[in-house]
Amino acid sequence: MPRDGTATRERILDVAERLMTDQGYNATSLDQVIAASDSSKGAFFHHFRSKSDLALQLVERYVRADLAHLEEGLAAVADIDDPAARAVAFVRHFEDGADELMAAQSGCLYATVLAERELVGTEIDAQIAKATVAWRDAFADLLRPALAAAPRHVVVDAEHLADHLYTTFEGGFILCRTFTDPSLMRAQLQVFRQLLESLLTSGP
Amino acid sequence: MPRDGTATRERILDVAERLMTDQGYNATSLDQVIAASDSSKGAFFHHFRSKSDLALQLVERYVRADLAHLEEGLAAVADIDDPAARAVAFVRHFEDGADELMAAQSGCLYATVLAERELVGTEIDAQIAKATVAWRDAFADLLRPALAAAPRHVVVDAEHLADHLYTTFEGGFILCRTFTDPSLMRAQLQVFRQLLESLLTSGP
DNA sequence: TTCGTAACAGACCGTTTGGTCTGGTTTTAA
DNA sequence: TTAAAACCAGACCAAACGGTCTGTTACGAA
Repeated sequence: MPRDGTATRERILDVAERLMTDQGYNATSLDQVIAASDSSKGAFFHHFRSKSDLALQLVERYVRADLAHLEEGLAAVADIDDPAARAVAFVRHFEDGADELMAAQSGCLYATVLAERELVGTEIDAQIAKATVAWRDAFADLLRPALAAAPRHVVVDAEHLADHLYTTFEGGFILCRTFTDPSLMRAQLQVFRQLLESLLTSGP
Repeated sequence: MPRDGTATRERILDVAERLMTDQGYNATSLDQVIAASDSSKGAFFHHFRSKSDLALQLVERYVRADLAHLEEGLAAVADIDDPAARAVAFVRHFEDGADELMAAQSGCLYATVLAERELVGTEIDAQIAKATVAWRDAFADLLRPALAAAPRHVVVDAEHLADHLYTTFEGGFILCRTFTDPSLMRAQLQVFRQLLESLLTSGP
């Protein structure tokens, strides 16, 4: 076997992810990616069949990292016994990591590729939906016992409430971009955590 | 003064808004806009100096409609005396209009242009920020008395809480696109309304 | 040492892009 | 009636785009 190309491949993926989440999919040209990754046309098309193939491989890698973050969050609250406290702590875990998240990335790759209709209906969609469902299911499992044990009868749908975390993340990214202020992500996650705390712990 | 060209101009704007919110800014070519609006290169560049000028005029028009929706929502709840009930009804107003909104548009123009970094730092940014601040200020004014009169002492920041409506809208759009399900927008606004209701009305 | 193949490098190509330019048409004020 | 100005049509253009192709280099197996 000849020389190892995984380093080049990773470098291209890293650069492409940064550029595309920053500027958008179509706004990022392959020449730009190639130049920024100190690579070449030949190297690029050796590792990727096309630009949309790059997008797919990018999303697959992003999904893996996303699901890892989910597992990390679940593990961090697994030892909390009280259902309500556990669900709230789960959100707080990401609230605490918000600043770090925004320092690492200026947007979400999901929103980036979903903004371009040409990538919809492909394998990319399925990957994003898969990850989003994983978050919904996992968080809903935390929420259901908490909702059942709430001081007052709560009629909120657990899955829609679980989806609201994804909504807060995605909406938070856009809010941050609107005001060029990364700290607003933490603020929005905090608001959601406080709202959830009120729902799950306050009496009638 | 010669013949009236405002009809042509509006047709181009309508088509461009639909195509761009659907596919993205860079993914939408001028030729596509021109063809779909049954226009011509000459007509287009008579009304718009460039593609980015089109984006600016689109956003300006979108902001006007957006602020009109805000005023409409404020007017709808102006006669409600109880602060908490008024704030909740404000959110409910948009919850009720969610299905109609999603039938009219598949995304938000703000998110579309913010996704492309090349338009950031221009007048477009200022327009979007202006509209978003208007929503924040107006909603925060509704929230403050409601928070003060809440049964238990609430420490939630009024402006961040107000921003959460914008967050829910933008995040909701992306959630809808993730699952190709427009009904999720109403579900997310409902979740926010229920959370807010709990915060403002439930006891300690 | 040779040989095969993965890993590149970069010239090249057809198409599409945003934008220009020239010419023609409609409308109203004078 | 006419002149001017707004309105529009479409051929045209240079640049940038995604993608191909030919050639070269590095490295492990034989």
